[in-house]
This record gives sequence, structure tokens and C-alpha cells, in this order.
Amino acid sequence: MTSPAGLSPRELQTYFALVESAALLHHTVEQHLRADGDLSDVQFQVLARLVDEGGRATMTDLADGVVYSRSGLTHQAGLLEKAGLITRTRHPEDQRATLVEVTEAGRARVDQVMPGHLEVVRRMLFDQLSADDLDALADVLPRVRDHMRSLPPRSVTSRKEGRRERAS
Amino acid sequence: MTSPAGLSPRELQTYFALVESAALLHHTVEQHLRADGDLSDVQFQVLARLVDEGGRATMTDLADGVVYSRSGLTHQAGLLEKAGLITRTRHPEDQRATLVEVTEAGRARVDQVMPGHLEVVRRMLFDQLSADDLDALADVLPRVRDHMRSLPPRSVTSRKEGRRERAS
DNA sequence: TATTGTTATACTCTATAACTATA
DNA sequence: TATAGTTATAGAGTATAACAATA
Repeated sequence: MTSPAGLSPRELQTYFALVESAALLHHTVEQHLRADGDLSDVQFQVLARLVDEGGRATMTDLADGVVYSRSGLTHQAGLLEKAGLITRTRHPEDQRATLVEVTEAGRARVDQVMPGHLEVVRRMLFDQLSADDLDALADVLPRVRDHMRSLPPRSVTSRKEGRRERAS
Repeated sequence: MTSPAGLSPRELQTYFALVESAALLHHTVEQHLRADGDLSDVQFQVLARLVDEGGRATMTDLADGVVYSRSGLTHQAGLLEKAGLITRTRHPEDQRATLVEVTEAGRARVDQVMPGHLEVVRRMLFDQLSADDLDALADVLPRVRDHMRSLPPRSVTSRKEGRRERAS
């Protein structure tokens, strides 16, 4: 009961450590982003991803990368647009799609938040890791991430299921 | 702008991998717990922690370990109690405190959910790690967790601040 | 007919502040 | 006076389903 079969105690320990570390880090980061840049977690991710991808993307691109529902992203994008940090326009090549672009204010906001953000991450995560520790994590975690990404078709399910039946 | 000063590209990569891994794992786990045992993330953590600590704890114990506000925990504990998975009684040694105890149904629920829970974790996290990978993570992550836990006095701030002034 | 995105809605989680009671 | 916990309430995030427009 205390150490249920299924995972070794070592695996269980590691799992708990991962979950707790991530939760603590996530929580602190959220606080910082809110206090320092008035951004939610997701809003920051959207802006950062936009900047990282050259400034523009479609809603679907963003939803796949950041959130797990389109409506959730629509909501967040609405807030970002109202704050003047992004614009949304019709995509020239596919009239159905929405072209999302970071504004100058959006870039400025990212630049404003990023240093403090990275400092939090360094203080909580990297400052007490040895070079070997970092090597280990840098080696393992990206593989873990890629593996996890490869598994589930998540987030799109709802639409496909819902379409199934449309009675009169 | 794409790789801001403050963290090395390697560190940044590792950080993103950690955040994404944790988010993907967390999201999948939440879905499973809800579908398989009608439990929220926090509710499961409360139950698991209670079981792990011999069946009983105070609200403050639980709040410190799981959530970041007492009222949040009160809410979750209320749901768990209504579902018959825990009981709340006066603590015999300190009449202010609440003694939270897992019921048989609570233990049963944990036992019901745990196998599937661990299977999700194994499939997403451990199945594609080598023994060396596991060694590395098992070595590093608990230290990371302990370090993070040692940093912030979080979650208790609200009360102390709020108490400061009580005018009129 | 399938896809993109928005809307409307409802639900859950979380936190702040005010309050009771015990220490 | 300080602590444990609850309550009331309000706010933010998320998701489901129904919908309009385009491919």
C-alpha cells in the first residue's frame, strides 16, 4: 500500500520528485509572470512561442503547442489582443485560418519579463546543479519530452467525437 | 531575442523540456484520475499523502504539502468528505486543529486508481528510459525538489499580511 | 463533407478577506 | 495576540457543444 507494485520504489521516488519539482517551479514562475508582466502562464507561452517562430502563427499552431483546447486559446488570445500584445487577422492563404502576430508591445513585454523569468528558473533549478547534473538532464529530458509528445493525439479528440452525430 | 542572455542554450533547452514533460505528464495523469476514479489532482494527492502518512494528518499538514492556500484545501477536503473518502474531526490534543483521516472507502479509492495511475506514469516516463537514465534522474531530481522546497515560505504569506491591519 | 475559429455556457480550481474558536 | 480552520465570494482557466465561414 505504501509502495504499491507497478513501479519500483526508486521509480516512484523519482516520479514524485519530478512532479513536485515541476509543481513548485511552475507555481513560482506563474507568480512571477503575473506580478512582473501581468501575464498568465499560457499567455507567456503564446508570446514566447510567437517570438520564437518569427512573430506569426495560426491559432491551430498555437493551440497544438500550448493549450489543449481551441476555445481556451481563443480566450487567451482575446485577452492578449485586448492588451495590445498580439493582433489577429485573416490568413491570406487560407481564409478560414487566423494569422496571429506579435506586436511591438508584445515583444517588449516578453523582453520585460524574460530576465526575471530566467532568473527564477536559474535560482530554483540550475544554481545548485553540477555540470554533470546538467549534462544528465539535458540528455534525458528532451528525449522524455519527445516521447511524451509522440504518444497521445490529445486535444483534438473533442471535435472529432462531437462531429460524429448531429441529429435533427 | 531568440536565445536571451541569462541561461545558456543548453540550460534553456533543458528547462523547456522539463516544463513540457511535466505539463504533458500532469495533463494525462489528471485525465486518468478523473476518468478512472473521479478524483482531481489535488484530491488524489491528499488521499495518497494521508495513506502514506499512516492515515491521519491535520489540515495544515496537508495544505503545506499539497496546495498553496488553506481555503483551497478546505474546499477539496469538503468534496472528499462529501464523497465519504475522508473524515474530519476535532484534534484531541489541539482543539483548534482538524484531524483528517482516510476512510476505508478512501483507501479503496486509492487502491482502485493507483495501478492505472502508475501505468500511465510508466508508459509516459519510465518505459523508454535506460537504467542509466533512471539512475541519473533518481539522483538529481530529489535534490532539485529539496532545494526548491527549501527556498520559499510561500502560501502562508496571505494570512500574515492580512492580519497586519484590522482598523475601526 | 472536413476544417478553422469563435461564441455561449457551465464547471472547477484557487485565492482573498472576514470571521469563529481555541491557545 | 497568534494560530487553525471555515465561509463567502469573486476571479481566472478550461472545456464542451453549437455555430458560421471557408476549403
